[in-house]
Amino acid sequence: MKIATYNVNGINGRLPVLLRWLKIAKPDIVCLQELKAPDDRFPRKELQAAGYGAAWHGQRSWNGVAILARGATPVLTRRGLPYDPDDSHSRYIEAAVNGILIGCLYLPNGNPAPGPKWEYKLRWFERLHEYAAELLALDVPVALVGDYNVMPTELDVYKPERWVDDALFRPEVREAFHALVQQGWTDAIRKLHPDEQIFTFWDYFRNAWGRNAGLRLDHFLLSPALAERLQIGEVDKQVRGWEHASDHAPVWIELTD
DNA sequence: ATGCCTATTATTAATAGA
Repeated sequence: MKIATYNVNGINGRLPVLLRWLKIAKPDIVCLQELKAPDDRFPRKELQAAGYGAAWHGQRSWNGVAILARGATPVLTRRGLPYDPDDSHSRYIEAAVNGILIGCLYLPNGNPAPGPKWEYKLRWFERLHEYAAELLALDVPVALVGDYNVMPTELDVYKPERWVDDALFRPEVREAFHALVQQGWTDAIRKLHPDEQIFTFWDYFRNAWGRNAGLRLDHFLLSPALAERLQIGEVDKQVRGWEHASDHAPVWIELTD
């Protein structure tokens, strides 16, 4: 089974690129982030025609997450992260697909730090930590997949010293990510490639793609039962070089069936 | 320290992203 994550940066503007990649990569499950579209503008019919059922949690202009399933309809289990009824951002959706519980997330960026956006990111991370522990306690196969907006280590940054004060790399978020993993999750891409510099995002600014000035932001956290099934995983880097590409590239893993 | 580039929304400029 092939599971992918892709921050599309606008589901409608990016639809030709997304459909082109789906046709080539043929993932069984896809977690999408940054739909930047309200629920009634989600391209359900186009994705259905491409062979994918979907569950989505949209929002006008910003955020928005979705789960796609090839030849199936994801069984929605949750929309929105718990423990803050006043959180209006669409950043979490969860569904059961093929016997796996999939949590698709778009963690807040948090810049500028310090400030209210930074505080929101830290609170969101705390809520995720609490909820992730609940998911592990269910003792079912679970994957928490998406754009964490965190580079976990210096190996995940093209030039770490430039990012030390940034909300994506400050010690607090690196520690939060580490503490989350320590609950018993496996960072799948890092597990498969322990010493390799791997990026999933290249800024539109400063010719970042041309200079390979990238960041690793998109992660798969696997529960123990799924970690045992992990076979391979890569970044579909070439997609970042396509016309009208997102600033993120798709990332995927394969599990034994 | 800031803009760079891109997408969205609303209407040609503002906001957010990372």
